[in-house]
Amino acid sequence: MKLGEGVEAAIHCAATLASVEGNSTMPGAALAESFGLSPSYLLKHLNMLTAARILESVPGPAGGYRLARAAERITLLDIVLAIEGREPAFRCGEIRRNGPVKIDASAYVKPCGINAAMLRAERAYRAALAEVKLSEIVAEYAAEGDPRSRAASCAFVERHQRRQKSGSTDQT
Amino acid sequence: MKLGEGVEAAIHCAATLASVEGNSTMPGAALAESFGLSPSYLLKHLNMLTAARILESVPGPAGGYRLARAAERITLLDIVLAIEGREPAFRCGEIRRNGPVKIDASAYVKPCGINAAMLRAERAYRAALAEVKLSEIVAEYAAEGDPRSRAASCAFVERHQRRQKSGSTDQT
DNA sequence: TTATCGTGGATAATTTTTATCTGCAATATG
DNA sequence: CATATTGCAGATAAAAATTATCCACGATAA
Repeated sequence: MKLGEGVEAAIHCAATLASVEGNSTMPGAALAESFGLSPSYLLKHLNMLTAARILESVPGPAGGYRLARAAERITLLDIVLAIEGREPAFRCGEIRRNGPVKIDASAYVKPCGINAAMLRAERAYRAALAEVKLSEIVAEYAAEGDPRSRAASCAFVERHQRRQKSGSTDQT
Repeated sequence: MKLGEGVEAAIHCAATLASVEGNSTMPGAALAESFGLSPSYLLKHLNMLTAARILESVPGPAGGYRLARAAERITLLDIVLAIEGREPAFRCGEIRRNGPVKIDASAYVKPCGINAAMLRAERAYRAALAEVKLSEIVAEYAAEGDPRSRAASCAFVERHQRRQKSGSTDQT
């Protein structure tokens, strides 16, 4: 069981974007630089966040990304599912059926108990992630993060955020 | 997030081995045939289960695998960890540090909140798996599985299990 | 008009997973 | 004791997923 690197990047980017003011945006290149990631690859992940309506993108100079809704309404689960996909980690291949003795398919209509147990565990995992709001992550960092690191983050945001002439102010 | 195919195979094999009598064993080749899996690859997984002390192996003709302890004392978590490894799915790469602005390492002594939240979710996942005993999986199948499928499984076990002359009867 | 930015597709490099094969040690059986 | 059967370890290879790069395109602020 393994989560792709993209998840960590996506969460950090979302957390950073939670700190930009109003409807300002931040370019993907700046986010990539901020974390020392390859820009072209990070854009793929940012695209997935956009497709999942977690981020909004604005083209053009002064364009970039911003949160599509308030950080209180974004959970870690939203982000993880957007990057890793919604399929469960355990996929029942129904290997019971692959034996030498062929049995009618009607014998396998009930879902196998193993599958059920694995999916239950995964629901617990997702439930735990769904309880963590992006705003909490940011708040915790603001409260307990090292001052030097925090100052650097703030400066970075200040330097790269771009105010919008007119944008959707739908911080619903 | 993805679990390897080996997990499903391993659980099914363990469940099958839970049905062999006493200290009898069943060869890996038979287990592979029973699920239509490649024998040489399945052996890798069975080896991991053996290394994790979930299975015991007996060499020689009449040899094979058996549970290393009672099915009541084996959980799905035991098996998943044996196959997938004990490392958490989320690994914090500390990408905060990789930005253009270098900050002293002492600024990052506190574990990042994102990491903490992800690990908490994974603990919930593992806790859920730890609650499911192999014996429950087997019992549920015996109680609710399709009779035809069950009969085939029983016949298969009966045909391939091999009684041991003398073996550890440590079904602790 | 120009420079900046996101988008999408094609492509490639890298790593992980899955799979196979071979020689070796252990051990019931006769 | 010889033989056949089994598990084990290591090398190797095939396949798939992940990670990464590049380029042509449309949008837009200045």
